[in-house]
Amino acid sequence: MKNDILSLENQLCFKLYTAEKEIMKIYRTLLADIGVTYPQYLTLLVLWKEQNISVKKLGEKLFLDSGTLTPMLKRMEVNGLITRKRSVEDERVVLIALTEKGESLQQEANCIPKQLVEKLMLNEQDLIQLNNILSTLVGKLH
Amino acid sequence: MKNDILSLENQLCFKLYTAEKEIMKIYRTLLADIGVTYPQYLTLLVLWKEQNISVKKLGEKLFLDSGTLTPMLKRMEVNGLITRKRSVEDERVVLIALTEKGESLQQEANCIPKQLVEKLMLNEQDLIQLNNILSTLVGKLH
DNA sequence: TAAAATCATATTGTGCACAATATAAATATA
DNA sequence: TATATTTATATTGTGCACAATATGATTTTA
Repeated sequence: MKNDILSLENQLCFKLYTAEKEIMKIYRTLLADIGVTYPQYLTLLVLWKEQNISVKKLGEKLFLDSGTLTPMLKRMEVNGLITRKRSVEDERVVLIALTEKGESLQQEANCIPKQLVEKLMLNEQDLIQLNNILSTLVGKLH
Repeated sequence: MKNDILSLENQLCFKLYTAEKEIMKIYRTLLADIGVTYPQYLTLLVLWKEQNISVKKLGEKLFLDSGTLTPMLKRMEVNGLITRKRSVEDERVVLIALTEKGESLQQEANCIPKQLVEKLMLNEQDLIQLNNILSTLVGKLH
């Protein structure tokens, strides 16, 4: 029985690794319409709710560090989606805000969750179960 | 109710994305002992069962293309884990085989699945359920 | 208050992941 | 049997992801 868990494990992690890539593939096609990547989309989701957030706080929400965020945010700045400004109160802090273009993408992105759920082709029960187990997992690991 | 699924969705995919990264973090520490990355470990798992496999066949098993595999396999070759040889029958094919060093890593890697399951801290039922849902998902998406 | 410690971000380097394209070999077909 | 098509791998370029380190600002403390 112990062996079952162990032999299951390789398959399980490989499936998680594969599933993540497959879902990213779906996102890639959906997000191509609005010209952003998945991590950029996550950043927009945060900014649509909370403007003028620091890189540190954004990183805490997305579980990403400055080595990932700094270049990504620079690309988003080049693409005219956001602005990056040093805080006046604390020069160490860089504040991220949406441009009008970044703001306007929210309308176009509205349809994405629905399209994605359709492509996942999981029933509601599986969605809820998967969500619960992943919550437990992420909660324990992070 | 439809809205529940939709609002769940962003969280669900983000959790899958996060969970995958967290598990890779665990693998990174475990695999550091034997000096390989997770995709390299997957490659070794395949090679420990089947020698002299072509890049194409390896890619079909791991769901990775030559743009990912070619440089990774070259790194593994530099590290003395594998050999790469053009097939004599079909010059287009590159065959991958283990070196003695690559072969010998199997012993050292034996303990990894057990260590990983311990760190996941999921009970057997959750492991099985997660495995089942991910199987469904990957099966449908791929 | 000067030195040390902490903090927020940036930089560098390595390794995937994948789209797009190129190349060379093998096979099919007109 | 030339030509076209297909096949297997390689290359190039972009974008994360993260470890390690650097930098400069802020805060703590001796």
